Amino acid sequence: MLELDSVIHAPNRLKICAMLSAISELDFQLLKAELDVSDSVLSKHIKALESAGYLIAEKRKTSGRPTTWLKLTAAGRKAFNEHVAALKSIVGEL
Amino acid sequence: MLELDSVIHAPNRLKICAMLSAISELDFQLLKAELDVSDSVLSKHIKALESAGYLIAEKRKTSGRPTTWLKLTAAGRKAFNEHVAALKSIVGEL
DNA sequence: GCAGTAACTTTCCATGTTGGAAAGTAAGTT
DNA sequence: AACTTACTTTCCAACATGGAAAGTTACTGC
Repeated sequence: MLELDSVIHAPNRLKICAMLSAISELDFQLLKAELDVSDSVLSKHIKALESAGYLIAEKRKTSGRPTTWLKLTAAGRKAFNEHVAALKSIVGEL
Repeated sequence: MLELDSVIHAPNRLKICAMLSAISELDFQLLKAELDVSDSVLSKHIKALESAGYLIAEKRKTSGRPTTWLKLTAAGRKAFNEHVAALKSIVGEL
């Protein structure tokens, strides 16, 4: 039985995972703009996903301001796919 | 832009809506067994969906114990379909 | 017809989540 | 050295969720 993953189910985290599932790597500012949330809120969602082992944040100090890049881990990708499968099993084909 | 409906998004209510979307009419006891929750919890979720105008509860006093039958309203069906569409737009084809 | 039980409903309470504001930190810019 | 950017953490307030227990209403049995 596929169960919904509460770490992923929260709307904003679902969106983060979906975007990272599609695009592989995104930075903090872009994600913040997409979700339209405050810095603190995004930071906490990222932390929640990191704590679950679903994503990794990497601070790159390329020229200019430091930027935090986010990407799903293999476990995060798997968890997201399973979550989507669980959604499918609940609502039928999406 | 299709938005997630927080009344429907909660796991147990998502399941209730999905079941009622597929089966049209189910009774309290069956739903309670399917969701594996307490009476009070199911009662409150039903109330939340009713308050949103998404479902109607009908108490039938056929022979034997009274049974509460639940079904989605037209608005509930629409909201559920839109919620599923929103999920699709977020995660891609389910 | 009165006790007992089934089928909820409501209240109480404890815990967890979510979100923004504000304060804090670290590093780059001027 | 002061300012700004890019977060992070702390502090709160509000709401969500869940079970237990108590309350209702209506059958059922005797």
